[in-house]
Amino acid sequence: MPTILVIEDDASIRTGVLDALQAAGYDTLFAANGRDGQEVALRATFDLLLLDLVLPHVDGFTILKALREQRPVTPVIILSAMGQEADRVKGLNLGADDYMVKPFGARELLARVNAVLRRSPERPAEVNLIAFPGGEADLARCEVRHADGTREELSQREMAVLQYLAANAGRAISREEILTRVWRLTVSAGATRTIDMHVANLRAKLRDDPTDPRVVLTVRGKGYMFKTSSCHAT
Amino acid sequence: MPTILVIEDDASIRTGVLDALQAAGYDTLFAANGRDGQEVALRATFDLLLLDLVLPHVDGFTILKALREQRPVTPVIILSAMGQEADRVKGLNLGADDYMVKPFGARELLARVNAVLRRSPERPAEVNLIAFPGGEADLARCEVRHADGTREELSQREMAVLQYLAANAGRAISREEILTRVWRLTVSAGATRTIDMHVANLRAKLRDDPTDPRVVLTVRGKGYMFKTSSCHAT
DNA sequence: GAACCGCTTTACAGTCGATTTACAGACAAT
DNA sequence: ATTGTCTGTAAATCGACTGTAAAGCGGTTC
Repeated sequence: MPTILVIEDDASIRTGVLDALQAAGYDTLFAANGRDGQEVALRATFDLLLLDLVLPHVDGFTILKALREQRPVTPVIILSAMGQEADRVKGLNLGADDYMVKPFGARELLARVNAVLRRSPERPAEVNLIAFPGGEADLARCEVRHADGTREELSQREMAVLQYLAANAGRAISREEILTRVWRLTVSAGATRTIDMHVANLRAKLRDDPTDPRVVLTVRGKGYMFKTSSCHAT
Repeated sequence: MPTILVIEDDASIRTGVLDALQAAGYDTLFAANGRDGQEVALRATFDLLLLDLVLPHVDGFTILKALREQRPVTPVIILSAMGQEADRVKGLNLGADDYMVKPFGARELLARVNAVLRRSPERPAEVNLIAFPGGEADLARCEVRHADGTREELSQREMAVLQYLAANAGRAISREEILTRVWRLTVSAGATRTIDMHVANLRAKLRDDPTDPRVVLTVRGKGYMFKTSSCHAT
């Protein structure tokens, strides 16, 4: 059963939510203020975050932003008393998956939780070791190890891009898709060279020659493709 | 850009929504009543459905149910004046991804649309593997694989032409039709040899002898035809 | 607050695919 | 066989796309 983290300072709402989730069979974690919430959100492992925006010490937007840096895909539902459209838009644009205005009933909460979890990818057996000709990338340690024993550190973005490309190895990925999936932005690409820069940096760290790449291939007019080591025609 | 289907009977809301979506760069489809809506929802290809619940002839729940039988994953956002929790729960439990209560602003609509699309799986290409005597073309990898194991890269245009010809295999396609459907131009052909050049390049990469073609046949005075026989679409 | 760090944007040059041009060979009709 | 039309393709041109250096921008560290 999925684990759900609830960050909410109002005790009665918090316990109500936790009760409803537990009754539905979910495992739960919680924090009652922003500071603890951020701590837990960044360290614990969970499948969904229910996040209040107005919290003591650290506000919900800050937590959401921090979480997104580290785990760009974990689903988040914002729970807030602020019903202003501007806040809802802000929350959704920061990468929240849904936004519920208090007060809400237990059944609607469960329905939304189920809806979000239903379409979120299974917690992937997180690929954290990516082999490539000449070495391997260890996402748990944020580093690349080469056959000669040398290492290079990887930044968060670089790892996110590498992970997405590797997860879709053997398929040409458009810059737009990368922006959508990794950055969680919905803009038309072509306006920025950011992705190219990250690929360039990745290639440097993977020791992949851009003029004749063996790991991250350029697909002109489309995007990039992580080369599969053994690709068999079916 | 993703295509969004809007099923909504209130003309002013419908046009408002369509305008907002188009302004954001989405392709749109729409239906103004339940009967048409169900028809379109089951037949057309789209990436997201915005669905009103109260519709003439056939209600939104029925459409949603029918759509889910056929395509369990296509994301759906319900637009409804009914703010009752029971309705929201019912909609979400039927497999909707979100539920917006009218009235809503354009920016919140776009924020929710983006949030839902961000996470939905990419629409798979209609055909990504085209077999022909002697090898196959893999559109996901932008390459041709021959029986002997060698490969050729395909450009975007070449793939577009090949895909269109293969999708209409066995039918002679005029240059004008190719220009219209692939280039999205409405010019009379004959003024350019562009298509011939792309066909020539394709034949070279498919190892198809132009003087005795087995894959892309020349239909004199008409255009070209992809030969049917063993063409697998996946 | 100065230095640093990672991410993003800007700018630009080289590369490569798309298109046009030009022409020779192929085909059909007379 | 002759003629006019249509197709195949080599070569030149054009323009879009990519790689990358360098600068800008927040944010964090010392």
